[in-house]
Amino acid sequence: MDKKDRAKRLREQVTLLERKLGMLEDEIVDCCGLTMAQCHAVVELGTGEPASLNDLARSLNLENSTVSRTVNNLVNGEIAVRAESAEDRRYVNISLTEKGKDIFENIETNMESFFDNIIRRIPDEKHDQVIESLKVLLDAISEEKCCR
Amino acid sequence: MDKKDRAKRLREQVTLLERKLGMLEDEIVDCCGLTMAQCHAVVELGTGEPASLNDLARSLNLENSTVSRTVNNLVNGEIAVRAESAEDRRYVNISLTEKGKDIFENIETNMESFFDNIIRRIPDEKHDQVIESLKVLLDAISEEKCCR
DNA sequence: TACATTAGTTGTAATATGCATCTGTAGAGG
DNA sequence: CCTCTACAGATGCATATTACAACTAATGTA
Repeated sequence: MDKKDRAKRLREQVTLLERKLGMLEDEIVDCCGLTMAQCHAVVELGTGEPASLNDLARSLNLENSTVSRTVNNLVNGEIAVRAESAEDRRYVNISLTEKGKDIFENIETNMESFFDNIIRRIPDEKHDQVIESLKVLLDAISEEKCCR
Repeated sequence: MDKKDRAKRLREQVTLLERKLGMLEDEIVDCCGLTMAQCHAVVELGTGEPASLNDLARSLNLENSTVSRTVNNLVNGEIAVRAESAEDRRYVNISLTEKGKDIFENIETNMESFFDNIIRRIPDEKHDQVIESLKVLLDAISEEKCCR
């Protein structure tokens, strides 16, 4: 098998994985009652320190206007709160409410058990190989642009 | 390292890969002038036989109303055409125009060279391992739901 | 022939998103 | 101290994506 064939098979697998991950996102949206953007924001807020709007926009890779509205929705749903920063009143500190933290914990628990189950479905002797391969693939992809 | 740790590391890698693939999609949208839905539709139409609307909806995992409008856009852009089926006039055969085929070929060329480059960045002796690992992962994920 | 089924389209509405613009705050130079 | 600039965030506006429901047209069936 030459490199062309390998590239082709790699592409097939990545495409399939992409599709599957997309379907999982749809599932998440259906079952956890948040849109995907909101879900990402909650995970971001739950994992890190209270974030500014621009921080959040950067980590979500979205416009701050978009994120501002996403945060509006979270605030309306009593999932997050905005607080004016004491040091610099231009900044807003966004953090999760108790309800938001519960949702975050719930998402985390779900994701953990999801990946626990996946690991359980992979033969023990392949665990390291799979994890390392993903890392190798990521390193290779990271440096590449798909459109020159 | 126990299974919990492995699951965690697997999750990290998959999350990173997901994010990277998302960024690639944004790149594609920016550079090829089609929305992602349109791009998927073009690839689907380019790869297979002329498809009916429902075929296309099924393979794109979208509502047929959504796909109908996506096809409208492709038709307006002279990328695809609708043709009434001769056997059963309820059906529409959707196919690519010459322009659409050119776009398809261009996407294919881009994707091929993208994956060729990735393979080139991965050490030769890891090629089989990476491809097989993706397959193993996919098999494991396929049977799993993320929300019980 | 009348009724049910199927393929596709269109009306409506929710959501997401970006660009441009606006407001308020902070910092820098004179 | 005042003014000008830069920055954080919010909002107006325009558009795109998508789903659900209702509709039209064609086909199959009892």
